[in-house]
Amino acid sequence: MEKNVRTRFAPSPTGFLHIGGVRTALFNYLYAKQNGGQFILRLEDTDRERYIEEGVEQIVDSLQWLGLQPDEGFWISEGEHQNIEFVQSKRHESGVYGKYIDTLLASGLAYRDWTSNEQLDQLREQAKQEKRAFLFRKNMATTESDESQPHVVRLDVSACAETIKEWKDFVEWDEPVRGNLHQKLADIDDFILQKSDGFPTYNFANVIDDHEMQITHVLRGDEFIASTAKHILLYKALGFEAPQFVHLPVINGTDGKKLSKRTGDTNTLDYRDNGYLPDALLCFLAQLGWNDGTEQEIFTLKELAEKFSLERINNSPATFDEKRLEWVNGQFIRQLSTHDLYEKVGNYWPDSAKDSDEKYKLKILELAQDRLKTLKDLQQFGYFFTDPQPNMGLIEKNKQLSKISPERRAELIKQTKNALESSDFTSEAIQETLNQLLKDTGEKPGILFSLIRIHTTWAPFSPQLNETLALLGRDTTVSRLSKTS
RNA sequence: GGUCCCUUCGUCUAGUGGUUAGGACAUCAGGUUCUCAUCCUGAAAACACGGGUUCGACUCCCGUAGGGAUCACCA
Repeated sequence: MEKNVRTRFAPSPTGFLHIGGVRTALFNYLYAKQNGGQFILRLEDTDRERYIEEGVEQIVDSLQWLGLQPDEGFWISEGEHQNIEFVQSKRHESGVYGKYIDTLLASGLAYRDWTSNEQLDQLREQAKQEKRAFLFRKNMATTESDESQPHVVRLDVSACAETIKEWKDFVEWDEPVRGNLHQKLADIDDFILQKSDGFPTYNFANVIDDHEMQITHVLRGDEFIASTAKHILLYKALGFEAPQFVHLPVINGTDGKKLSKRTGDTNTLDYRDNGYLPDALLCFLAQLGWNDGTEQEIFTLKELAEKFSLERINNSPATFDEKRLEWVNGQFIRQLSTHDLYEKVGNYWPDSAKDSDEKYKLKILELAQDRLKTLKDLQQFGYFFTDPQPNMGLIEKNKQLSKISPERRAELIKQTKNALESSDFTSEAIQETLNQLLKDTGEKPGILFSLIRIHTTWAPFSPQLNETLALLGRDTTVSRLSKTS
């Protein structure tokens, strides 16, 4: 019997949650769900300098919007904020980390160090000059008997190595995709466990919490590979069992380089505001670094949870392609029933739509559904709600229409108006009328239909003409045609 | 610079010694009695390079190059 799977997502409130973080959260969520385990949300806020108040709210809002509901965490569901068991700064206050520091100190696996930042800078500079990596060792430590003076606590790597006979020269571990990874013990720094302000460092708090929260699988970004050996060393030093580590390939920006302001380092909530569906974003993200080996492209969250597997995670970095996200989003929009879509559209309607009734909007949605890439695209359909401003540029830009004299255009519109006035005004009847008009005027559809569309919508494009007119209704159609003739 | 990770169409990827190297996005062309979109059909488009191993390498090994991470009292 496998032990109960417990995964976690542990963001820091130092900025907004971007898609790289979402992908990490998603994989942890999927793996927990797949195994009937728990997905835990922990807040790593030990860095008081970079702490951003809105950061927490932003993380919660993002995960809530995406539907990545944690089973345990500092936020579980609406109204249950700040469950302090999962907030590192609160845990620190209640002495969680201090007692482990004491243990380590007592067993000689850690030591106190009063070295100043200035001294450290000097040592680093020296190492740089000598073209080697800087490693802190116990014999470099500044000792002082006065423990009330600010100082840090460091792990004594050599002492750990001696105590733990398990390894000769390496810290080794296995991952599902990358296989065996290792790091020389001699290359591991005597890293800091407790800062001079008494707070635990990430490296320390992370290990303690993952152990206390009984995390079994840690899925995290690639950038943590380098510190994994430190973590494992710490697990051993404390006599804990280390979790299974799985390092995820990075997601690069649109230019193939690291995510940055210009290339996709976007606040997750911006995707919501720009009309993306959470399931679409998730589906897209899931396939950045993972796929199920079939040719299926569209997955629901549930399907992802069923099919996800650690073994099929890629190990090479992926580039974020917004065009593909748009396509995926369009696919999700098209799969929805018109009614479900209506529910999700919320306030993406143009402002002019606020007085229209649900029935009318549903009809518009029926026509619009196939042409939406994002919910925001609905903004283009303002002409269904208010009379649009004539824009002669549309006619001038039209290759065929621009060749026809204004007099002829006026005549055609008048003729159309007259014919339409006596039409039944169902979309079928309108189509018949239009076809008859084609015969009567001798014009090609490219000219007549374009002309009518432009004069009724003043938009560069619209749904099929007969459907559009039917929805607009006879009165509106005729009145718009009258105005311009 | 040390250590570590990565390398299939422009992009996401399939592929685990023998394939016409497959799919999707994007692009281009055509079709769906007008536009835009949807949908359909088609085209162009890739194994970073060099050595091995092998009857045979995209697949295994070793180099090279390129990209990335890390080397914080940040996470």
